[in-house]
Amino acid sequence: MKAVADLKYYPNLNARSLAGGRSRTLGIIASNLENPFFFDVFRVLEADAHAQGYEVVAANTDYRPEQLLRSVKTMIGRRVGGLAVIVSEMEPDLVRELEQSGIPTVFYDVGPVRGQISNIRVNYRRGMERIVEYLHGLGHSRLAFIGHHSTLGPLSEREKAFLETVARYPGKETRTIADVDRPEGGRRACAELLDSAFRPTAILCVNDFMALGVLRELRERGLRVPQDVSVTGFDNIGLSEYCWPALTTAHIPRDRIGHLAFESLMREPVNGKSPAREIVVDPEFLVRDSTGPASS
Amino acid sequence: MKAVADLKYYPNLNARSLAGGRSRTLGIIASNLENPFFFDVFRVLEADAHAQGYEVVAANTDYRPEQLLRSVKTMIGRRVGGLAVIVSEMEPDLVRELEQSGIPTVFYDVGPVRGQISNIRVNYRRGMERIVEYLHGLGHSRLAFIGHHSTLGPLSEREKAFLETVARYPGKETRTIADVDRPEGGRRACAELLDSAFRPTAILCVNDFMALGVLRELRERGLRVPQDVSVTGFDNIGLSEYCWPALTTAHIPRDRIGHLAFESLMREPVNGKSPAREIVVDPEFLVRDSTGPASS
DNA sequence: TTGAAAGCGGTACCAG
DNA sequence: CTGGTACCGCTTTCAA
Repeated sequence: MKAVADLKYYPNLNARSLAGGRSRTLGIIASNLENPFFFDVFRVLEADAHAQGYEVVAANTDYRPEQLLRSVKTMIGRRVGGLAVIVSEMEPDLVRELEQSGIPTVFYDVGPVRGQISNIRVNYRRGMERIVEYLHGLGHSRLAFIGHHSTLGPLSEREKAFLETVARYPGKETRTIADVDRPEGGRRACAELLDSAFRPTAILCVNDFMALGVLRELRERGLRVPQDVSVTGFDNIGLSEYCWPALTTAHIPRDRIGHLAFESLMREPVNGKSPAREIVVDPEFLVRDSTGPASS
Repeated sequence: MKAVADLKYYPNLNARSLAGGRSRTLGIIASNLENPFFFDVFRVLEADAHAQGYEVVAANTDYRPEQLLRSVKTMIGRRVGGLAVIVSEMEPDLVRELEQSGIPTVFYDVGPVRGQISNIRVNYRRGMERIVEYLHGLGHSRLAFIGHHSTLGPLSEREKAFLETVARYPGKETRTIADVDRPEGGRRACAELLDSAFRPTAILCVNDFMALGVLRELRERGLRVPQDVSVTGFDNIGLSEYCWPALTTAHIPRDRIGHLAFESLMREPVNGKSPAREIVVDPEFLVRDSTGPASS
């Protein structure tokens, strides 16, 4: 040990993984680590991993399917000991590849449960129901939904959750629009929305991160929140309390998701078959200052 | 190639790195990836790396020296092809270890230039001078500096830059205070400041991320920005335009830093000695809405 | 307990 | 160009 310190010996991790077969490194692939939602999950997963002597390497896909593909390939190439895939975009092929690879995997919000693949999903629909119900009670009739590209489109759970929920209340007008998952995207989407003929009484954002941009665009146009327009987010990222006005949103327990993800990856296969499972977490509705009675 | 696809063959990257000696993976260690400043640098570095067929693994230190140590060890263990260390905390031992390791390294804002170690630094002092000068012109006399723990303390360049610059203008009162590098930290520091006897006419924050929290605390106490108190940030992160009011700040060209870091790591050693270098980038002062004439 | 030897899955260099 | 072989540095197994 003295020699180890003296000679500055650093075991070659590549050789170690090669020889040992396993890798004591976990992988996490996220759509957008810039969005605090993903980062918070990453942070918790990493903390848990470190506590158990694992390292974790993160990869960002930027919502680009080809980047997802590349990241998955790299992770498999690295022979990571487990892989958490926290993304919105997903291709069925990948699920199969991952399954074949034999790497313990956990998905968030996408993909089926099978083989050694677990799935953690949030009951987005339930959160959306709370939001729409609340807005309905406030007298809102024209609702706009701002999402990012992968939450809008034919196969999107989230857009469907919004549309179907609203459909239960007769007499509502709706509009949906998408841009990139950044404040800037929210701002642009909001601008486009307001430049159209549609006059929303409330704007529901797919997440808090984009809502930040919506708030700004509204402010610049002299529209007051919530007097003129109400705004809601989703996720309850830390920043949602640091913007103005503070966002009404739905809390998603990211720390719980991080813990669950880690735990899923650590489960040892029993009798050769691994204990994949599906976990559903419920969001919690939070009223703050960005919502109020409908104005018109 | 047909077979490769059919059999789902994924070359073992560990074996490849072991055999090849080099790693086609770059490492980046940052103090706080949650702070968009660091993330933006990471993003650019990663994009450049991908364009050249490199992967990059990121590690977060949370400003904890022991975590820095761990990350460096892991990176050396992985035998990364290059390492960018974008942190505030630094221990001289590490510089030496890294130097011995033979890994091309680039530091940001810390450490000396020597061996194969390059250094990119931002002229923080110059930015601070602009800010203080501007505030002085507006009649501010009581200046508070809010930083995070590693920017305050005996060996901090940044605190010194603030103090020494202010000292040039007679009759100014100052106060410095630190908390964690998050909006929440900025908020707490601001609260503590206002609970003291000191009544700042302007609050200078070490970065925009913390300034976000300062803005909120001020708002909750009914203090108007900039009418009652002026606030400045540093970095010009995207969010600095999405808060309210928009922050007066100093722009640090993070994309340039990312490109420079990548480029430094890619330089081939010439005649056995590697071309380490030092690069200084200048911040650019940006006036927005969070600053105005002193009130009292 | 200690030491020697056989891989792990590639790369690189050699002769054919 | 093709095929063969010697490692890369560590883990694991098996003898001694």
